[in-house]
Amino acid sequence: MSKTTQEPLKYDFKAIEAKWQQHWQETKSYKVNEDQGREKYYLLEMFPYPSGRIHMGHVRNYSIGDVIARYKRMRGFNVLHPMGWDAFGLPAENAALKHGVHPAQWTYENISYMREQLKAMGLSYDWDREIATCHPEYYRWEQQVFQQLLKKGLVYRKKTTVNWCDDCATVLAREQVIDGCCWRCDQQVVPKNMYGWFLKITDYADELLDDLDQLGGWPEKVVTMQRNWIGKSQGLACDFQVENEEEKITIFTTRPDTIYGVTFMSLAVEHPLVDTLIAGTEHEQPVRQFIEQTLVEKQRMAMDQEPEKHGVFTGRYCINPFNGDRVPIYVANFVLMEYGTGAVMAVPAHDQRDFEFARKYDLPVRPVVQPEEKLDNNSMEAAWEGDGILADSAEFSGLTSAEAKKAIIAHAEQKGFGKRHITYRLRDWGVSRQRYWGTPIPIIHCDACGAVPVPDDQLPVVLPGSQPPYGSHAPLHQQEAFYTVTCPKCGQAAKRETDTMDTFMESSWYFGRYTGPRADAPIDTEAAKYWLAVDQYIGGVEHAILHLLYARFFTKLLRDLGYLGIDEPFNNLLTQGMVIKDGAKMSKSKGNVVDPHDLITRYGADTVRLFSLFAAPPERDLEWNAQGVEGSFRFLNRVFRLMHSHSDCFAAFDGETGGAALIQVDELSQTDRQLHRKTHQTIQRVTDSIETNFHFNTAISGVMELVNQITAAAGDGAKQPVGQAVLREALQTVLILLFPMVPHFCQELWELTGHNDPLDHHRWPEHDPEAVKEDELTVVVQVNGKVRSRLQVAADIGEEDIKRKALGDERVTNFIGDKAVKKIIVVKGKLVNIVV
RNA sequence: GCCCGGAUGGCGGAACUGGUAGACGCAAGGGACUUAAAAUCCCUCGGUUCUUGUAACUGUGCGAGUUCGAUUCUCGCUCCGGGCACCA
Repeated sequence: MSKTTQEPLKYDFKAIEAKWQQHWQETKSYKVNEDQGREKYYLLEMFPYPSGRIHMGHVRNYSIGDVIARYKRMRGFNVLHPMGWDAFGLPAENAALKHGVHPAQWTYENISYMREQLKAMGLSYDWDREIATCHPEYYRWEQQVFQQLLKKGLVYRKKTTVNWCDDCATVLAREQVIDGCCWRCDQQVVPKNMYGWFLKITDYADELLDDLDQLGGWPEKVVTMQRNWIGKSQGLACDFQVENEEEKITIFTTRPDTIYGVTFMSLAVEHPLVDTLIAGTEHEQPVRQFIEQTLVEKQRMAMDQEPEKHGVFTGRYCINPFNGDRVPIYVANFVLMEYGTGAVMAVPAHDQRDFEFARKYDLPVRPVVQPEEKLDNNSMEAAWEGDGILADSAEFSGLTSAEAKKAIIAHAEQKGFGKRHITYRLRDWGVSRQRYWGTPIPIIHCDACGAVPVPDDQLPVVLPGSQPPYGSHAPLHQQEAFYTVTCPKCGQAAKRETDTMDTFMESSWYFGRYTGPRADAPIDTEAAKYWLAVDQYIGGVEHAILHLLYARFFTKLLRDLGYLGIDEPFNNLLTQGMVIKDGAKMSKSKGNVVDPHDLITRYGADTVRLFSLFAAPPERDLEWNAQGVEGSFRFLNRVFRLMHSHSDCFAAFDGETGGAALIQVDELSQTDRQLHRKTHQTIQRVTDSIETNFHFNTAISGVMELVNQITAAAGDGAKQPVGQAVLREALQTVLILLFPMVPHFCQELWELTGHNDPLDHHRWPEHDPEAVKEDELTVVVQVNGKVRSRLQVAADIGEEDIKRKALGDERVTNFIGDKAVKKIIVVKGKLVNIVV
């Protein structure tokens, strides 16, 4: 046993971390290139918005990522692990207004500061691939892709009612409206009519939906959320002829089987036909009044409450093409113009909304789909929305709902008044923003030529004033020098587009840019072919719809433009939980923010990393606990002392092979055998934890157990001496297994224990199945399912022997008494249950 | 309302395909070392009861069920978190 009294060494994390960070930077340890001979692994964490300083969410996200990156490197993979900045966005403009700093300056300064913070965490990035989306060398390629999409008809301009946030003075995509409020500033969103640019994401709706099935490596929850967001419904689009009028009303329904139950028609207040229907009739006034009222109500009403159902009769009728019924046409406040056709065939017996409406305005309720318990229109208190057998539906009577749907659609198609139709909840993506700090949309508006794309050789359209010395950062529509141009086609005076792109555009393809960050094209196709798809993507679940849907969409766009050869960007997705404190999300307003910077200064990066990995599994929320950090720090100190007090056991051996081959399992003493076994069990356990679900918390507790056992076996109070080879193997294993989590610490001790190779590429150990085997185990003896005794037995004991032993146990016989044994269940190596 | 999660000691969390509930850590209590403190080390630690034991009973949100045996499977609830929300 080694016990040289030496000066007590302190775990000087500051010096250790500075030393290795400098070393990694100088030797570019994490720089990678395509290497066809090696298997690649692309690990990506969601890049941060450069808000000023890193927060706990970043620490957690990037700690998790770094463990995986380092682990995979030790597994022999060629690991791409890049970092960059999602650098466009409103906070830069707000900061500019508040502090009089140009958004570009503010952003680049934040990036510099945060880059140092990330380096201080010891994260193993290939910094040569760093990108910032606000840099013209990044967004120029986005502009080029925009032009190419325009050419393909996947980008278009239209005037629509948009969600407008007054505070941010910009349009929001529907995905960015949360509970009727702006996702960023929480202001109530108001409708506004204006022109904007749109990406035809709806063209890809089916593929985005179908390919969700390929995403086996994604959390089921995220897949479901996207599926619901796309919201595909299949049904029938059907024309109802308006009585005494040329016009038809087209409806969409997912329940063609209920079409014989139609008793009225509901139109959205914005429906274009309403005007024609009421013009010059006695109903014109009341209907107009109703529409006006409803529009005001809609604007005022918070989106989270449903207003009561109202409607008004237009005085007109349309004809149900199936049975020739005259159907009264109403305008109703609950019909949405944005979904389907803005017109709904109302079937009160089978739709709850229609039912409420019908009861209110005394309209007939006509059940046509009968469940097992027959519906009666007089006694019904709610609509029956389930399936059933058709009744009162002409030749379709008697069919099931499923059969009837098919038959009725076929009938409509044959007669030519309807057809099978699919509707999506997903809308096209409006990408225009009336802001300064974003990618300029590369278009010139000419009175003669229309919207003309800026020619390729004139790209990028650079944000005016964004280069030092910095100039104006007013929204572009206020910058005359910027928008006054001549038309590239005809040379006449023209106006440059002043909208910038939604910042979600930049983050939709950055993972591709990393594969060839300085390429003279949007994507380095060859490099992308090697590196993509991303093998593991890690980020917050708050991006489950927005970012992840857009990124999937862009992948398909870039594929169809010939840049990428993949359908899906992220093979595996890990959504990490939030970091919370005192049960609530950390936020300035709650005053419960913990600054990682202070912690790193006080305990070092390794301790902070260790705690954030240890406190909870990645997908769960992590409750921050200052005392827990202290505990992680203590653990590292304990390991530090342990290594130092046994450093001499490394001296006599060759550092590379470690002399593990000298260990012969059957020649080991009892103590040695136990420690050797524990060492290999720990290897197995840690490897399993990482491989199956990245549960680093259990991996770490496994190593802690090993450390505890080493201390018990080789510490001051040890009863039996422990062999040098076994001890050395155990100590080395601790360092190797812990390296991905606390890299500076382990590398330093690795060096101290006589090794000079970097742990970065040290082979990850395999457990020896022989070493892991227990030769004795504890078997539980139950009587009627209750634990009554425990037996120490040889691992290879036979079933009969163990039964006999169990029945002979004094505590067991006491419980059995004189009752007859009915049955004995033996689970090998685990337990015996005696049923009496 | 609909769709997903989740609920285990004082706390964070363990427990493989049904088989020893509470690993590991934190906190707490006791002790050693010290003039003292810090640091470190050792012991105890779900609850109740007593006869203080290798004790009994009880215990994984609640109530049933399946099973020799349920934190784990089934059914019905409660509460908490997330998503969607008049989607025809």
